[in-house]
Amino acid sequence: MSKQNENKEIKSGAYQASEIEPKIYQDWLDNNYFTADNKSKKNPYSLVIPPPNVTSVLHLGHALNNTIQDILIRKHRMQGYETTWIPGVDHTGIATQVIVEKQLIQEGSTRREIGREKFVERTQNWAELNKGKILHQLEKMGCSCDWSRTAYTLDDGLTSAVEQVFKHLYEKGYIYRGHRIVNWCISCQTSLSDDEVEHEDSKSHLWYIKYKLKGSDDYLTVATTRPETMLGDTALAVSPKDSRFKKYVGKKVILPILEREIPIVADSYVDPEFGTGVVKVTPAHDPNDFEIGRRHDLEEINILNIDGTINENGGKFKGLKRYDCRKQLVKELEEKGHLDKIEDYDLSAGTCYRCHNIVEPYLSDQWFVKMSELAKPAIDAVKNGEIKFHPDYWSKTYLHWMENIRDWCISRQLWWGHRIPVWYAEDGTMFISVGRPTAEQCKGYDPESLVQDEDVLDTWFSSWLWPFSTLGWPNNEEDLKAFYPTKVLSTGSEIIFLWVARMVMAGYEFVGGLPFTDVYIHGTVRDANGVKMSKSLGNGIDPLEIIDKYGADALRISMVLSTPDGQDPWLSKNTFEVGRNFINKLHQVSRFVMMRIGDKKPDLNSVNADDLVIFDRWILSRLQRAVESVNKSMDEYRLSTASKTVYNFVWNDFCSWYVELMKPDKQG
RNA sequence: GGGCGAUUAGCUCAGAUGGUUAGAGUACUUGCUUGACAUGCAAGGAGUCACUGGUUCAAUUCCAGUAUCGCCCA
Repeated sequence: MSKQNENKEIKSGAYQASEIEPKIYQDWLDNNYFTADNKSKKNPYSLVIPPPNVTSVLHLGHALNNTIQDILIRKHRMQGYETTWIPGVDHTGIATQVIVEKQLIQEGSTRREIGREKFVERTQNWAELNKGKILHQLEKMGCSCDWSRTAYTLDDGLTSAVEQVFKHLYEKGYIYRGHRIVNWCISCQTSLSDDEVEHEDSKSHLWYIKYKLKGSDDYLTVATTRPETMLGDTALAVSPKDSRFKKYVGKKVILPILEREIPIVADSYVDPEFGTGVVKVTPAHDPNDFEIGRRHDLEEINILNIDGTINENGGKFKGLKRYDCRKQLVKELEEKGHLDKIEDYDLSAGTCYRCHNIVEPYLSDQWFVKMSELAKPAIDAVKNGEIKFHPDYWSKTYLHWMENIRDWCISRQLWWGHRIPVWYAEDGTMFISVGRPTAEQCKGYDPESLVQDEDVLDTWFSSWLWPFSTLGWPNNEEDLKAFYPTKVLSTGSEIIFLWVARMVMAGYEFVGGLPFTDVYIHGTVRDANGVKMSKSLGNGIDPLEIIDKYGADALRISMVLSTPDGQDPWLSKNTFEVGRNFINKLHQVSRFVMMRIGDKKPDLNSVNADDLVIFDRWILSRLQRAVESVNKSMDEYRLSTASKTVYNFVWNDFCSWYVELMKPDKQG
């Protein structure tokens, strides 16, 4: 900065947030203003933070969400509630493991090389470091969290909550082990729940393959988007209503290349309109085919290894990567005259929400939770208004999912997370317990000889307990008694299923009541062109950069002012000038008022209504109206409207009218 | 394919339950070194309220359809 500029800055007397905010925050901490008392007689008002992933660097979306929560909690704190806003961090299974694995690869090692124990220890250290950074960022944002209650999904208390819940569900018959098709990520080498799969559109093809009928020159043509899976075909299927193919049902065709005989079955799943009306059935590699296979008692042939290469069932294609196999297979089909044609096709392929590789439907042994019973009270709660969404239309999305809920695959083939609390004896006997089974719990077996299940639980299996596990359930219930249920859950729409819905179910099932009464769904942060901000696009804005430049107050008021109620905010760097200007306005007008009143501290209680001049009465009435309006907007979770009311009152009514009228030369 | 949103000034949005001349911020133009604030003050230009029908004395607002865009699910 040049000398000239420097002088100008000083002369301008503009508000310097960076000199003020850290001191004030420290003062809040020193006085324990954010720490709640669970024995208080005041009415409780509690929030739990959506725990940021331990892999995160907080972005503007976090800034928006945490600003919303801070506004809610501060308002109620000022209104005399006993408030607690519980901060915390999520251990984030896959994402964290992937990061540490990448580090190892860069060092020329792998997780299998260093072993489970060392790997978990290393990941723990990495996560601890990042956790500290995240919590510090929340402080920088000015969040008035109850730091005495900071939680982490891998804390002992939360871990025992996870194990307790697993046991409870198992004993109730809601948790089962199944040999079923799951979404398999060949890169992360783990299963994924349906909700962890994202659909991405891509240009692909439909391959039309001819299957020759046994003992005839006739053939049936099948259209497929994944030709390589034909290695695992165990039938062809047609619609029972399709007259074109009735005569073929029960006959056999020869699978090209592998020359295996497979039957033709009739199944109502088949859509006569799709492709040729004949589909190939690969029970081990497609969830619908799996169902068809079970109905017709078909063989399930798995053709893939866990890393996505072809296994021994693929004959000479063994060892090839899945798409290399596709290429070679198609080439060979063509050469041998089995390929009818190739058409362009817009494919919507499932991809892993962490690494974005295309997910394979894969047959394996996994743990599942039966969801239909759990969903019932959670559906009722929203239908009868015990739980309200803001904006309300999200309740439709929620109910639609809930009413079509499917079982939840909860096991992950990872090392980072809560290990499944199941122990096996050599003879296969299974024990489920909170912590390693004691001698008493596994009578007839040596507890030391039991081997724990290798897999860990889905990250969301701890997150769904968050509103009560953070309050001490099941071991320590003083906070739970004082602060459960929480009031509002504020989050983005993308995790309504993954998280919000599951928390509601968990609340009813394990604690016997709703986890929160209101769900506030905020918009998705977009850039100046309306494109969703994301790390991969690099169009994000670092909130800390804005805080350094303009201050946390400016960041926060800017975001709330420019986030339309119930819609997505479009933000660019100069969006934040609005807030900077407003905070400066507050500073300037305060300075002016203090200049005028000097050392005299006004005693508001001794103000006599008769002494007020018309201007005073006017501004007080405007203030009263603004307060009412803000309260009403806040009750309806219209935070943007509330913030605009404050902005207009301060700038127009107070500064432009009242303060101007109070100036000596304007009076009399 | 199913569901849900959106469409008002160049841009981002207000306009809960129809009723004078449709508002704000921002950008733009012009003028201000006025003792809180140029991160400011004052003034100004700017809109066929997506389109087509319907209900009504009256529609940006209510209803139906069309188009375009976005999100979620399959």
